[in-house]
Amino acid sequence: MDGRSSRWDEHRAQRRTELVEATLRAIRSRGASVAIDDIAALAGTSKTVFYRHFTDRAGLYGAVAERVNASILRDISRAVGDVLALSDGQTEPTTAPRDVLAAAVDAYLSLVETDPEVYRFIVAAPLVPPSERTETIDLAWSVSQSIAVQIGGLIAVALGAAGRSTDPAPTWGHAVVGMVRAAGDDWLRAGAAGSGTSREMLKEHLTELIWGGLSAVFPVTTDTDSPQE
Amino acid sequence: MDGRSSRWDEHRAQRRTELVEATLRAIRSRGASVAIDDIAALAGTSKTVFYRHFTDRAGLYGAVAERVNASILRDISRAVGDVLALSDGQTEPTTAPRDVLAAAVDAYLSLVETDPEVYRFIVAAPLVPPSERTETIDLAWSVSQSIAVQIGGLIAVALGAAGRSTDPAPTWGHAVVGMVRAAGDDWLRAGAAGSGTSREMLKEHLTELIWGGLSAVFPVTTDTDSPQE
DNA sequence: ACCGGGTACCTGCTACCGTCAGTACCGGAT
DNA sequence: ATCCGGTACTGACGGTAGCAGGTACCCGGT
Repeated sequence: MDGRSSRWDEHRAQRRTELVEATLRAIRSRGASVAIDDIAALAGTSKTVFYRHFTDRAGLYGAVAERVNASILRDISRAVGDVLALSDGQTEPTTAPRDVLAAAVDAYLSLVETDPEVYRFIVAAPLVPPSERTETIDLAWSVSQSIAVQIGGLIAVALGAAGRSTDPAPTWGHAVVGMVRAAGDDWLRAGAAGSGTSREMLKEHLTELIWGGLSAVFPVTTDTDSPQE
Repeated sequence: MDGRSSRWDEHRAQRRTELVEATLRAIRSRGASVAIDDIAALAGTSKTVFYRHFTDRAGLYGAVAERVNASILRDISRAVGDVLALSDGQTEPTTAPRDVLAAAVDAYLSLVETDPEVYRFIVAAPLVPPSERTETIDLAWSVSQSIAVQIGGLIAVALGAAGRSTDPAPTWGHAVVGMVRAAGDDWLRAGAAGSGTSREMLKEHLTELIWGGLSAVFPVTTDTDSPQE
């Protein structure tokens, strides 16, 4: 390797994160549909700089997603850690997984509440024309994606421990985050905290559903029921 | 109303549905990110016509969503009807709600499988800048949205019948379709049928999760929980 | 050893292209 | 007189070209 090129590596990485950070600020102040020109202007530079660091808008999206991704995963694992520490050696060890779930859900909702525009940006994955759809690279993208994989991993472990097939694990991972995401999206659309539903309540409802499923709702008692009205 | 303008009403409605239909064809053949020019060209007309019938791209999106929406709701209720008819006076009436759920999930997945580009189009809601975000009108949009409301209604009924609070119903409605949607999205991304996961299997996994929740997975020592499988 | 030119990469800028959403306007039908 | 439909435009935005600097590294001549 030539020293003339490796010299820039550190600077490059630093600048890249600066630009991502500036993009986040721009998204916050101008909304999720900011133009790159605007982002650059707010970053005090020009569009070309961005295109030098990220191949295109999708690339920038990917970088931002990665950043938010890391941040939210950190939040989640911290929340989970807190819960575990709290319930450590406590009265009711069986509730721990449920509380962990609740903490994770809450951490996700926290992003929606405190940074709605960034959330919107992240959630609106760019729509690529079929001609340039590549089989690769898109794995790292998308916050939901990577959280889902993590959760899927946890579920696989639990399923294995319970002596059951781990087949459904990946699907369930996606399903669980999709659940929270959909509820979060609607919450955001309705105005989040200003909509009459508190984050606390939402967390509670979601946890209950994910944990217990719908079976608890439908009375298993008689043959007279049919949910159609 | 003037007869000279009401005269066109019928023609207008008909043309509108024609245009929506043509849009669907265009989406199928050119992908979810078709330009309106292309849609018009494939429809054998020009862009102006579209803008006379739909205020803007979002309006067209809305109309298409409405159309797909109706279609999928019809599919779902037909599937549900089939299941109910089948289990009518059958041995195990208590499983009906679960089967109904499975049928609904399958109907949704069917759209993903048979019409992936249309699905992509529908699912990629346009990203509106904050300045022109209106508190109104967006309710009818988005297939997920309206399915969620339906499901939420059903859940509310069930909750009421079980003597429980109906507060979580709307959230659960969104959560349930979000679940299916997320799993469906990932399935689509992975290549749907060609990904090693069959629609049948996906349906089974999802139904199981929605119905039973995660509690069954984690080994529990207290006795208040439903048995696993 | 050191000095200077070439090199490899950065930065900022202006100007441009292509695409595409959305509009103005005109001509034609009834 | 009023709606239809088409052509031709505007404007915004993603993305590129190409220029003029600037700075650290490489290397060969002295």
